[in-house]
Amino acid sequence: MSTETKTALLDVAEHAARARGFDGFSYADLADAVGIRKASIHYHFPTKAALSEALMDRYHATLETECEKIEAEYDTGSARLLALISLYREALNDGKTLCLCVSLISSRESLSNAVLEKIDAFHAMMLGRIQAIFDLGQEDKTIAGVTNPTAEARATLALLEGAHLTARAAESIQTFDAAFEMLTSRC
Amino acid sequence: MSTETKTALLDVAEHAARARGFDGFSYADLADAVGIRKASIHYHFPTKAALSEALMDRYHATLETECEKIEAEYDTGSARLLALISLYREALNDGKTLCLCVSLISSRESLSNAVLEKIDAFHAMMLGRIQAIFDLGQEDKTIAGVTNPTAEARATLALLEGAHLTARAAESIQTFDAAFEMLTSRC
DNA sequence: GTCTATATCTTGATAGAC
DNA sequence: GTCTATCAAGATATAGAC
Repeated sequence: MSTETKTALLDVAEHAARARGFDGFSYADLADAVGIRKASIHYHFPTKAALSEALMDRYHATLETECEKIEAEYDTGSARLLALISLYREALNDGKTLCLCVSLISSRESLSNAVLEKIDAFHAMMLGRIQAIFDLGQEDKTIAGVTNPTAEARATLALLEGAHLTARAAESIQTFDAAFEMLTSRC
Repeated sequence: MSTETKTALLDVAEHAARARGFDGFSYADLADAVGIRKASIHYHFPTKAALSEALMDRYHATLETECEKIEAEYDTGSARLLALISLYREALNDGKTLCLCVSLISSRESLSNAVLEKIDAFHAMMLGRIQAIFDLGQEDKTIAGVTNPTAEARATLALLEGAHLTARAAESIQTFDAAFEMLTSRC
């Protein structure tokens, strides 16, 4: 089935990109992992740029769905914030993979304009969701000391991505947790 | 002179690594920029791994010197913290380059063990310096609300690297400043 | 120290058979 | 949809002349 191979390619490519960066994996790697020849990949994704755009589309949709799940499951600001941190924590895979965005940005000059726009859109989406969490946390008083939800959201997004990076450097989930000690203690 | 070419190569390589990632530049790029043939680069740096190790050594020493300058020039916790943020802000080059560590980590699996150890050492050095700043800021009461300097340091290092990343994504220094609004408002 | 010349491998991508 | 075969370009690296 076409869909199955395509999904398998996206799965393998996402893991490879998050583990080794955009310039760190090749069609040969994907072909080996999925069990087809590398020329066949071009049937599903004519160029590597097209593949990276599909990756960002799926990543954006997945994270958005996860955020919606969090909003459905938890009704306080602090619970939602802790759940979001936990979501990024699990995405680390014990320090072996980065957020897709994080891994792509270092190779910024190798990326297509289309994928750069998708990264911007992803960041805007996440910023909006995080700010809403701080808005709620300020209103329901479950997050201590919130005076500026917009500024908190910008800092938190940078912290989520930066904590992924430092944890990846040390290949240690403890490094991730340590970076969030200040924020979680306010919840 | 040998030293001049070597320094020129390190300068060009550092800029390339920070702008395009470790897998995003080649010896051909360096040769073009410095004005020698790519084979000649191997005289100075036999392998790309050796080059990256030399890059990290120099980067570590440079940042350490900059931190010492900050300690010599400013004597309050808040002033030193603001100066450190300013140091990273300038290193962004208007959103065009990342911290060398940040750009290397995404390509973690392409790196030599030696360079991975140097990244760890760099992070340990920076963590110590940042914690000392929060220690002082707690003591001299110039940074508001410091109760846990160790946790503050871990969060701040992740924030510095993450803010570089989000600012690079948007190619905008304002994104960097926005991520530090919360922290600078405590100074 | 830098050069030319070369070796060897990998890259993303295409053409055309099945 | 997947294959074989092939391509041109680019990568790191080495040998040996100057």
